[in-house]
Amino acid sequence: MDKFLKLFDAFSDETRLRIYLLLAKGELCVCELVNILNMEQSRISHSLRVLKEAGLIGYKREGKWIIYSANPEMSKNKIIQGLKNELRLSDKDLKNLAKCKKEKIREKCKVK
Amino acid sequence: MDKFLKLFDAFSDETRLRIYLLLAKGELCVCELVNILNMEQSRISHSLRVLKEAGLIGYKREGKWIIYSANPEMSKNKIIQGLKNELRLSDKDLKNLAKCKKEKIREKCKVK
DNA sequence: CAAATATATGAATATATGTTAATATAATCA
DNA sequence: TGATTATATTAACATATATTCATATATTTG
Repeated sequence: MDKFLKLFDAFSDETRLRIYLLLAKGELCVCELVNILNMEQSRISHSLRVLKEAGLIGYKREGKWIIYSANPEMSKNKIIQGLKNELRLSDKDLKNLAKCKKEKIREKCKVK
Repeated sequence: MDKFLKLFDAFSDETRLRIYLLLAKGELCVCELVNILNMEQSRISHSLRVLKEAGLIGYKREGKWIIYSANPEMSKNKIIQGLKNELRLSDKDLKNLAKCKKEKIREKCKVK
């Protein structure tokens, strides 16, 4: 039960839901998320922490960067499959994601 | 998006999640829920309100009672199907539900 | 090694939320 | 009609939460 409460709680915030849907499309570092969502870095970090603690995402360090990704175990969960089935990223977020990749933000990003 | 945030928010609380799962098994009046969950009536009413505003449940008046039920439209939602697939009521809640029905609590219940 | 970069964490704050107690409303019953 | 029952609503309060600012940590780069 508690696992589900944490899951629902994590998804009850727009920022976190958008981050999760972005990560569900592919791994991203924090500065890419900052760039795509145009939000403060600490806000992204705090959001990532909640998603992490709900078991929804994981991360790995890669040099200077920390790369986040959707937890594949959780992706099997029927609720999450349902979510991805029912809700897609906004056009704006998709556009920003594409732009971020095209412009290789990860290499040139200067947060703050 | 907003619809989903409300849905997740409604399910991020244990009381509300239990109420929803109970209603998903069949309609219940408030005093039955009070009896099954053994909680204050106003707490149940407040919880029902949130579920109602998220569009997850509906109600009808039947004499003295107000009968709540899961919204069938929403039940088609893949997230909710996933939820029901992944999470079942606790044995305790199921037992109390059965007891409530067997003892015909609705007719004899005196809430405070 | 010092400066720069990427990210996390902690403190502060304003706001939201869940619970309870008290009260209001609406229907029934005697 | 007055009392009782079922439910909703309101107010109060303590707690939780999201956001921001400031700072800490870890890695790279020159």
